[in-house]
Parts: sequence; structure tokens; C-alpha cells
Amino acid sequence: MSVIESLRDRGFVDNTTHEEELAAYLSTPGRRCYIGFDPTGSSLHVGHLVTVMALCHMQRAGHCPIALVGGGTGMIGDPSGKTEMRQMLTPEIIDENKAGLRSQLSRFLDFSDEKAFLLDNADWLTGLEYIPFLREVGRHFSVNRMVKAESYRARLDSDEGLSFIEFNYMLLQAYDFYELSRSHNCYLQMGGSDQWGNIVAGVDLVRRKGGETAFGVTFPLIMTASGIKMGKTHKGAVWLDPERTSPYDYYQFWVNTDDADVERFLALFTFLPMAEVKAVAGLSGAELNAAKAVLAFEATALCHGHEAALEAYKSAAAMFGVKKIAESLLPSSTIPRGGDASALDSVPCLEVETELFQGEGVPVFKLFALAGLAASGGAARKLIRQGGAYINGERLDKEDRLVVEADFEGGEILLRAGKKRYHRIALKG
RNA sequence: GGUGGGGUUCCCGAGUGGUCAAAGGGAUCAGACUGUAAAUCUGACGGCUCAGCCUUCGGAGGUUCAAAUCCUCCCCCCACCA
Repeated sequence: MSVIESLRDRGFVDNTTHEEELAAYLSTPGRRCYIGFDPTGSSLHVGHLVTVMALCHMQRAGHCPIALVGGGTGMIGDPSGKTEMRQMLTPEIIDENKAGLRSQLSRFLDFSDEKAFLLDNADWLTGLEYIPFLREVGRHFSVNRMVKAESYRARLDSDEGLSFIEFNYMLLQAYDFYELSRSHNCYLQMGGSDQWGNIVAGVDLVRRKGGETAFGVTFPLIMTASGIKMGKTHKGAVWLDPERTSPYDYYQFWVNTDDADVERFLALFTFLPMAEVKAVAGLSGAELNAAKAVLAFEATALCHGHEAALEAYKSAAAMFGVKKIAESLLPSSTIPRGGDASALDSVPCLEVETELFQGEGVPVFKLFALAGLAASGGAARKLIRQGGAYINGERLDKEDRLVVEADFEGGEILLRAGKKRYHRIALKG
């Protein structure tokens, strides 16, 4: 099975340009393909994962992925899929974000020995000169057609309008593709479905300027069954950066996957064989729940490593109970199947001075606020009032109950807010 | 530049002098039910040192015992016209 077929099978493909030629292009190993990443944030989040996984699949299939950081285009801002104008980024912030991107991508891709590249389009975009650019690139673009592109139309119809700087985005992204085709022999660009217009513009430009065929593939926008953009939660994005979203929280994010999404997500976000993934379709109840654990385990292992995944798994087992995961369920997964030892190590922990708990002690609601389980002291009080706060497994009934040294078991206290959020408090020293 | 319409608590959106921390919906949080899911029901939902106090309705002043609501100036947004 070719990569492209395999990607299609796993649900990655939304649209492609000239399908047959593309399949032929990819039948030779070592082909280059690229995806652009906006350096608008210092960390990637789950919403980027589809594109990252696609690059992984390419690399595993023997091709050479290029992650293109939009250091240049980031100074413009892509209007696609945005209802309002982007904030322009300063070069310093872009630099910082680039560094973060690189470290995260290298968890997924092997950048050694030119097996993959990380490039920055600032390298060729910032030096462009206006008049030559217009003469060489601009003349290939029909404003009539650009205006019809989905990415612009939404903005043209909106109250916000479209600024001229953003209108140029398409030309620059198209130019990227042209540049990569020449400098890196790269003839395939992939991206989210909102990038279709930009990608096609690049394909056209490569043809017009070089007379060569280039290809484009877009991925569907992944929505959860409840209709939210993948990776967005109430709290904002689920980050790939362990500093921002701990491996434990990352694991929990996946465990909390909607029933209806499990099979689809296993296909997209793990490398488990499709034959096994498809078997999940018929499951329900506890079995389906076990499949979520596998999904969480595999996804966490990919992003944070096997060790971290194991820890998150154990912590979950400690708090929610050990689940038996049948040998026959997704057998390729390396998730522990029996009920082995559990650990709390990956539950976030806050160290506090011992003195605080000597004498009077500290009112519990303050601890909840301190640990970040409640946004403020007031919110913590509310939580307790509603019966959603626990200390060492016991439900609290008094907001200002004082916590003293004697409450610590083995130097630690386990706080719990609601059903799923835990935090440890440990004595310092 | 002209004319008209707007800016309300996370979002949408009521509210035209006191009864307004401000209707209703969404989102969120908690509880019940479950499978750490969904759906449903219940409660919470500006802040706090929480039976009380403090701060909000674009900004700054003013009128009034009392203003989100009235007046003045300013800022910003939108539509149409230029």
C-alpha cells in the first residue's frame, strides 16, 4: 500500500491535486514534501497534530519531510480561517517560537542525516525586492481569481475586511513552494484544508514559472464529535510542550475522547495498524473505554516518550482504578495490559514550606487556589460548597477547615477538584 | 471627509434614572446518573479576608439623594456615500 493510500485509509486526506501523478511521484522513495508551520505560538498544540503525523508517515515511508517555519510569512499573517486580522509578530517573538517548534518537531521526526529538514522562509522572503517580485511572481496571479478563493472571500464579506498586507499572503506562500521546488527539489505541499487555496496557488506558480508539476494534499479539519475543533478545550489548547500541558494532562485529554471519536483518532494519532484500529468499531462500554486508554497511551508515548506515557498511565490507574486491557485489543500497542503497580509521580506537585502548616495551619480553600485547582480563593470556596473538593480522598464540607502538618501523609497531601483534577502538595525539605 | 448605526459582565444578547452584580441563551465549573464518554436533570457562574464588603456596563468629566440608563467632550467599530 502506498503512503498516500495509507494516509487516505487513516483519514488524513481531504483533497489532492492530480491524484495519479501524485501516486507516481511518491512511488519513488526519498521524495521531498513540506508543510508550513506558523510561528505564531511558541508551542504546537493538538490541533497541529494531524500535520505532524502526516510528516511522520511520510518519513516512515522513506520520504523526506520538510517542516517550513513561516518566519517570513508570520510577519504577514494568514487570513485563511481567520475572521479577524492577525496580530503582527515581532521578529524576536518569531525567533523564540521557532526554537520551540524545532524541539517539539524533533520528538516526532528524525532530523539527522538530512532525513528531514527544518527551514525558515524568512531566509528567502525577507530579502525580496518589491518591484522584481511583482514582475516575476505577481504577474502570475489574477486578482479576479484570488478574490474568489475561499480564504479571502470570507474576509471580504466580513465586517472586518481584509488588509492589503494579508492579501499578499497567498503570493508569498506560493513563492515558498516555488523556492522549495528549486532549492530542495520539493514538489509536494501538504496542509490543512484551509490551506487549499494557498497550496493550489503554489502548484500553479511552480508550473507557470518552471513548467513543472507540483502536488498538493490537504487534510480535513478535525472536529470532535461534539463539534469542537480538535485540541481545543475550554481551557484553551492542549499543548505538545510538556511545560504547558503536562504529560499527565495530555494523557487525560486523550482518555476523555468522545466515544464516537475513538476509532478515528486511533487512525489519525497513533501508528497502530489499521486492521487493529478498525476492530474498535464494534466496541462499547468498558471495552471501548479500554480502547481510549490505548489511544491515550500511544498518543502520549509519541509526544512525550514511552516513559512519560507509562507514568501517566500508572497515575491514571492509581486514581481511577486499574483497567484490564484485553490482549486482543489493539495488540500492537505496548500499553501494560495487566494491573501492575501504580504511581502518583506524574500528578503535578507543589512544594510548600513546612512552617506554614505548623501552628494554626492553612485554610484548605487557599491550598486549592495555590495549587491552581481553583482560579481564586473565592472559586475554591465555591468548589468546596458544592461538594467538589477532596483532600486525601475525603470530601470537604468546610471551606476554611485548617490544614496542619498532621494532615500530610508521608509528607504529601492529595487534593482533588471534581472527578478528574488532582494536585499534590508536598512539604519542602 | 460626509451621513447614519453602534460599543453591556468569557461569548451572544436584554436592559433607557432607583426594585441592577445587571434578563435570556451559549460556554464553563460542581453535583446526580454513568464507563475518567455522550445525553439528561440540579446547582454555581464579577472579586474578596464571604451571612458582610469592594469593583463593573468604551474613556474622562458633569447633573441627581440615586446613572448601564440623562448631559458634555474624547476614543474605537460598522454601514452607506466620497
